[in-house]
Amino acid sequence: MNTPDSTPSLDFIRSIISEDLKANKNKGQVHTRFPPEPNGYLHIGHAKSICLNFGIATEFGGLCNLRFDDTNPIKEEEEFVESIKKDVRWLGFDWEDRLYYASDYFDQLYEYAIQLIKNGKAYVDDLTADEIREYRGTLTEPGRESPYRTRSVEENLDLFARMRAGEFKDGSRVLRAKIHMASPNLNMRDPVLYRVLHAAHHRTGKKWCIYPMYDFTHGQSDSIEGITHSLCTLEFEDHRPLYDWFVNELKIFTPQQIEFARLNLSYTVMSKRKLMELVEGGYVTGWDDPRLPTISGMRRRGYTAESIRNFCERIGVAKRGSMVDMALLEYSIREDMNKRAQRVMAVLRPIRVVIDNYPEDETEYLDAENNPEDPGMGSRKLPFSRVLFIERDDFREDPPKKFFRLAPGREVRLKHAYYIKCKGMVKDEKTGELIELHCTYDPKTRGGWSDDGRKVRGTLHWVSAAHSIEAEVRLYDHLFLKPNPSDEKDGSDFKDHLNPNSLETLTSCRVEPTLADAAPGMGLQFLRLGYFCVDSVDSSTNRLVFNRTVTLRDTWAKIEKTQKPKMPGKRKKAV
RNA sequence: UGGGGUGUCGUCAAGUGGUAAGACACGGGCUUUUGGAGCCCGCAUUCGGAGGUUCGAAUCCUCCCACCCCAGCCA
Repeated sequence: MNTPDSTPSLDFIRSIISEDLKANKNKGQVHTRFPPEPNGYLHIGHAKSICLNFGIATEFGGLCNLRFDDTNPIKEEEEFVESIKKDVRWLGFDWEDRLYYASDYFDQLYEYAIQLIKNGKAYVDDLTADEIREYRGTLTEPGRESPYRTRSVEENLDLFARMRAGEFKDGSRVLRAKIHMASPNLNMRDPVLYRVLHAAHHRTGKKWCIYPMYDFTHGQSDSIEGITHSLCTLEFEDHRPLYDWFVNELKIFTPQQIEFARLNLSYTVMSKRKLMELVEGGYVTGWDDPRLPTISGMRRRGYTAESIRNFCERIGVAKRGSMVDMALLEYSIREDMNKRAQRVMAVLRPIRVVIDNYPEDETEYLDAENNPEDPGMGSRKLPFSRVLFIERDDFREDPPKKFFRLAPGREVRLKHAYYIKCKGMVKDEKTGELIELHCTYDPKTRGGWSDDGRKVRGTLHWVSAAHSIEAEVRLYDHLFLKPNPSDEKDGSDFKDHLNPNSLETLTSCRVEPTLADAAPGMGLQFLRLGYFCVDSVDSSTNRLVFNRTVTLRDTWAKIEKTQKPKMPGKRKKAV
């Protein structure tokens, strides 16, 4: 439209902030925060929020805090705060000295509560949880006032002090705000501010036996820290009036809460409850299972922080509930790895190839570039000898149309090596199973070049049998078969849609010798196959284990899929 | 038949009265010692629907429809 292409459009949050800055709101300061509850591991949805909050701070010359929203001691653990800090740092963000905890504000929050009581805006309620629910009314009916709502300030002060002193049992009394029991917004029907909870907190220990609720904590914490823009997800839209009510009643600095849509990704689940169910039910191996959308799982899978940041930038920020295509995430990691990953030879499902006209005891070393996208990455030497392994899938006794890999009588190029021609097959007499191939090589094609104008369509990866190393390779695929497994409207459970083949483990793979000392976590491209990384948990020099991060784009697979199956008994694509 | 939100290409997403950006996906071509990468081209006469205002509407008005969130002493 009439947008000058020199000014990239801002998302709605950045637009608001931009306007605020122009109006000199908050004296031109921008201060955000990422406020996780330490009750689980971070996932890609959190990454969106992290990139948003830290990104905005950087772009507008502001600051971003890391704050743990730790007001519910029975769900929170130190283990989670450590993993969260690790993940945020790994993603490339720095909160410097601004690490805070909502529990740092417990004393202040308690004072705020007293202030509200003194102003007649809060009262101690003796109703049970069930009664409170009953009195709250429903979506279409107004609520009723609690009989304890009219207690005197003195009595409320006394009772609240005794709540804190530990005189009352869990659940026996709560402190409530006195707002409006007939409000159409349920959050305003005298919300609970404090509950009695005789539980040790991971940071404050046994100092408290009453704990503030989220609504009574979040806005005030933002206010205390001078947060100018408090970014949260859509489900808190209904809480905004309450958020504002507290800071207004307390007459403290008022941050602006802005809500955006949380991330949904196809073929996976994002809710903490579902993730927990998968981990605890043993459907995956742990929170860092490479199939999970957790930051730790993705890191182990081989995703780079940069690729995740790029992804978060690409998906944008808006208020529309959406489902982002997993293909975009995969694009982001391919794009990043294409630039940085060293290319290596790895044969996942090996078939022996004997080069009949190659000398028995000879080994020669061939030059192989490490990355065609980046000559600066140099080259390495690859051993070549009489007996090789190539990919089983790269040979077809009866090749379909457009298949230009190896077949009887056909010639292909071995990457960085020679042209070879298939002269014969050896099969198991009983089963008819292919055991090895016999080929001849053309010595004049060393390096993979021919000067006689001969055209070879296929180029295969390979390893020298005697020099290659055995490795285990884990092939990961989508965790779910359905794009939206969380859609349970048809009565199904999300676990019904788990992909039974989300992990295939190959144990007799052969990789080139340079991989002998590959460092844990290192990302590589297995030529023609995909991007892989050395598993950071199970791999060692004695037992190499690789995880497939993502496949390469596979045009041939697409062609083959659209071809009519011409023969029965055609080899099915491995699952 | 309460309140709060959202509806623009298969998926995200710009656009804020001047005549539908971009990305992924998809299709085609070129190129290529990865059927990778790269490059080029194509891909919404139309913006949930129906009316209306206007010279002109995805943008304004009216009505309707669909979907999401809220009845924790969770966050």
